Amino acid sequence: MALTKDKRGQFALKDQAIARTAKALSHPARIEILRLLATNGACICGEVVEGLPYAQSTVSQHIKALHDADLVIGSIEGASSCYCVNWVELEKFQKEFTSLFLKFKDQFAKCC
Amino acid sequence: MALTKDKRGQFALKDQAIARTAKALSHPARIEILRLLATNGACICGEVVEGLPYAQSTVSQHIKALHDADLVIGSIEGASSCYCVNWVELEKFQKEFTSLFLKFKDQFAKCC
DNA sequence: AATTAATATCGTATATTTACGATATACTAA
DNA sequence: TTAGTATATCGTAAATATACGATATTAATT
Repeated sequence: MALTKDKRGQFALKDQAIARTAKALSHPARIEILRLLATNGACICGEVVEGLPYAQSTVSQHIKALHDADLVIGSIEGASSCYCVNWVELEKFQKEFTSLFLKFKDQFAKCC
Repeated sequence: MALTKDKRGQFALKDQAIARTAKALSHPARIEILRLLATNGACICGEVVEGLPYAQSTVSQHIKALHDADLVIGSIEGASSCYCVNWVELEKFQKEFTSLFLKFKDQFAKCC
């Protein structure tokens, strides 16, 4: 980013939030992790590693990214761990994005 | 990525598509560009540059990212250009993500 | 207490993204 | 034809993401 500051902070908080969540969703491995957590009724741990074509450390890193974005909740619990999809946060994104999209769609008649 | 290949190609095409679109949406400047295009009834050009805290080349780069992801259509037209939101593609993402989200939500009862 | 198992974190290399200024391109206007 | 304007692309530096192996951590088991 050059000499060079990240200017993300200059945008509306809502846009920052949408972008932040979209970023967490921007790798297919993380989509797959969410699906694994959901279809297993959540609360998985090392099964995620077996379900993905990555080393354990890489999977842990991807889970951390989802956790940092609040799309996954839970943490270590003894020798294993307990994670699950934070559907409240996912729903927030889904609704905010849908409402943004609907605004875009309203403008379509004037489009090129 | 190490020695080290990008393994994105190993995932389901639908997941790759969701991740790809999410990536295009993962910077607030690009959300703002979509909003500017939409609220101006699309077909803008250099107004986008004035609406953003970036150099012209940077804005052009962000528009290209949106264009590559098919979220924006149009191109140069004489001295200026004509871009607009591709709401068909946006709608596809919105629907696919919503359906994914609904599946996640169904599993919530079993969650931790 | 020592071993095992599950997970996170560290260190690292490489790839990609972000941002800029400079330049190229291509149309418009003079 | 020349000058001006709008936009894209190039070159580049710095930041961030991706992926791995090695190691640390912590609880359960022996």
